[in-house]
Amino acid sequence: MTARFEFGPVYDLVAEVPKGEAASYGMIASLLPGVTARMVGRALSHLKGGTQTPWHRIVQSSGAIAPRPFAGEQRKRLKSEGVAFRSNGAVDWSRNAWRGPSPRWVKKNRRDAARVMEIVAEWRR
DNA sequence: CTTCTGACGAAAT
DNA sequence: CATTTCGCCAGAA
Repeated sequence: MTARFEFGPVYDLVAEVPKGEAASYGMIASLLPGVTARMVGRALSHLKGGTQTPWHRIVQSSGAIAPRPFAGEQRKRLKSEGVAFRSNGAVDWSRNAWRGPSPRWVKKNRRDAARVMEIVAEWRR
């Protein structure tokens, strides 16, 4: 069977980003071995309308909303959740950066809690 | 097989 | 800051 990249794990992790916070494609990828930011974007691009996955909470590493047809809808949703933006239109990371996955996710995926904390700490550098 | 294309990102300019 | 350049890599053509 072709070793195709699985979207499921990406969706599960994106679902961990709570309302009012935002994460970058790279942040999501950093927690999934073998997955790159580009792959995260690819996975989200395959989502169908009406999905429950909070795709709108994922933006570029700069905080900018990736330019695409529904960028306006994404900004609208983030604003309605209370996410603050900088004058240049990018998400203000100092105020709304994702704090990291829940203990539930760590356990369910059998990940080392300390390692996960290290990765999350890297985001703030 | 080769080429092109991204819901990317870091570094250079 | 904003833009460009280059590396990246799974799919599609």
